[in-house]
Amino acid sequence: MRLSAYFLPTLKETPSEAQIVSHRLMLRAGMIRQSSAGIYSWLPMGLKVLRNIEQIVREEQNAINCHEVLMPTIQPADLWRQSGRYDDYGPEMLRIRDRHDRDMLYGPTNEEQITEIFANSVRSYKDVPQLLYHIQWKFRDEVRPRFGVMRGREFLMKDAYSFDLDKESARRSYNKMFVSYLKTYERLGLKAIPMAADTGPIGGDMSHEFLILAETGESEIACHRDFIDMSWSDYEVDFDGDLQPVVDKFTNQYAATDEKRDPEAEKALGEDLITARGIEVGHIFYFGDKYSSKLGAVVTGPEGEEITVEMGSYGIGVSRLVGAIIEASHDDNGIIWPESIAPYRVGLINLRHGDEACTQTCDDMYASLNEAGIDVLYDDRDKKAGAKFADMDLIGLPWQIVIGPRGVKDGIVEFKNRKTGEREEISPVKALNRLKG
RNA sequence: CGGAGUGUAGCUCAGCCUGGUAGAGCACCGUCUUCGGGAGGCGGGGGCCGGAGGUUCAAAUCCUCUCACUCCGACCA
Repeated sequence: MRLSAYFLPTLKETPSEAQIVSHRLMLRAGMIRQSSAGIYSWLPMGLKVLRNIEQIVREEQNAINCHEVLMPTIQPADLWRQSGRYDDYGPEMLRIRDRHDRDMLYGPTNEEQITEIFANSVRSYKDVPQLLYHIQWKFRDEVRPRFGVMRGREFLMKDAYSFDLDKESARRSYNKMFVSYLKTYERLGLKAIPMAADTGPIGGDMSHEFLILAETGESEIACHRDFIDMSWSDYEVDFDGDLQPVVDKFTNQYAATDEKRDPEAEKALGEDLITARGIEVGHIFYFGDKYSSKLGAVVTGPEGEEITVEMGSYGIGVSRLVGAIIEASHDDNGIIWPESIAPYRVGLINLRHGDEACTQTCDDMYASLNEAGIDVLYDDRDKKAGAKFADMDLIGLPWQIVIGPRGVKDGIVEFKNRKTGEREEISPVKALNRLKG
C-alpha cells in the first residue's frame, strides 16, 4: 500500500483524553477515533490489526472443531426473562424498545441466545458434544469506561460455548479450550498465564482467567517464576487425546490475581515468587446446567431418558487484545507489533521524494515486495525524512527498509528491525531475501 | 453511582483571578529556501470561547442551570 493513497491520520501530539500508553498510541497511530465514552471507530490501520487478531482466534477455534456462528447484537428481553437474567442484570445492560414497544436489549453476552439455538435444534445424545463460537460486538454500559479499547462499553468478543452430556465430558471440552487458548495467545505473540478464577455458584476448579503481563496492567498478580520462561509450544498436543496432563502442567504452579492471592503459598515460594501487573485477555468457565435447565436444552439419552446438557463458556476479548498487546509491546517511539498481527510486515521509506534515482529504487523495491507477497506499506509521501521516520516507528511495523540518495549511490538500503533497533546496510536484493526467508 | 477536574482553531494550550477589538505553537493552503530522525522565511484560511439562562452600557472572563469528556473509588472481558 502506498501511504500517499492511504488513510493514516497520525498525530504528533497526544490528545488530552488519553491517559494510558496503548490508548495514546492507538490515537496517535491513526488506528481509532473516539465516538463517545467507551465507544470507538476503527480506522484502516486499527481495523487491519483487529482483523488479524480475529483471524488467528478464528483459526484456532476451528482447529478444535469449534464451529463459527453469528448471533445478533440485539436480543429480545423475553429470552432473558426465561433465564432470569433480565432482572438480575443491572444498569450495565443497555435496554431498548422497538417501535412496537417490545423490550429489547443490546447483548452484553450470548448464553441465552446460544442455548435457545441448541435447545431448538438438538434432540439426541448422538449430536453431543458440540462446540460453537461467534465473534461479535457486545455492549456493557460500564459506569466508568477507561483505558481506550481495553475497557470500552462496546467491544468485540469471541465467545465459545460447549454442550456436553455429563460433567466428565464437559471437563474434556473445557480442557480442549484451555489448551487451545495457550496456542492462540502464543500465536498472537503473547505470554498468557492461566490463573484460577472465581467459579461462582457452581464451584469446582473449572474457571480460569488468562492474563498477560504489562507494567500498566489493571490488576496485581503473583505467580511462580517458572511461568515467565515457560514456552507453551513445547507440547505436542493431540486434541482428541487426554489433555489433563497439559492442563495440570499449567495449573499446578501457583498463580493468582489480587483477590485470590494466598500469603501462605507465596511465603512458601520464597525466591521463586514474582509479582507483576496483568491484563485479563480471556476467561473460561464451566457453569453446568444454569441455562440449559431454564431454556430447555435437553437431549434424549441412549436409554430414552432426558438429559439436561452441561455447558461452559469461553471468552476472548478481541478488541481489548489490540490495546493489551500494545501495553505489552511498545517503546518511547511507538508501537512494536508482533509479526503475526502487524498491519503490514514491512515499511518502506523513500527519504527523498523528489529524487529520481532514489524514487526509482523505492518503486522497484515496492514492486518486488508485492510480487513476493510481502505485505508492505510504502511511504512515498512528500514529507521530511524526520516525519517519515517518526511515523514509521509510531505505527510499529516489524521491519523497515529505508532508502535514501546516499545509499542508492552505493547500491545499498538500510534494513531495520523495529523491535531491536538494529540496522544493516545491505543490497536491495539481500533485504528482499531477508523478508522472504 | 460517590468524589475531583476539564471544555477557547484540526491538535496541544495561554487568556478567566481583576469584564472592554479572541491569541500562541504545531497542523492545513500558497510560495521560496531546505531535504538522512517531527526544518526556516514570507503570505493566507480557519472560532456563535460546549449549550441555555441571568447580572452588566459591555461577558471567553462574574452567577445559575445543563451537557460532554477525563481522573480517583466501587464494578468489570
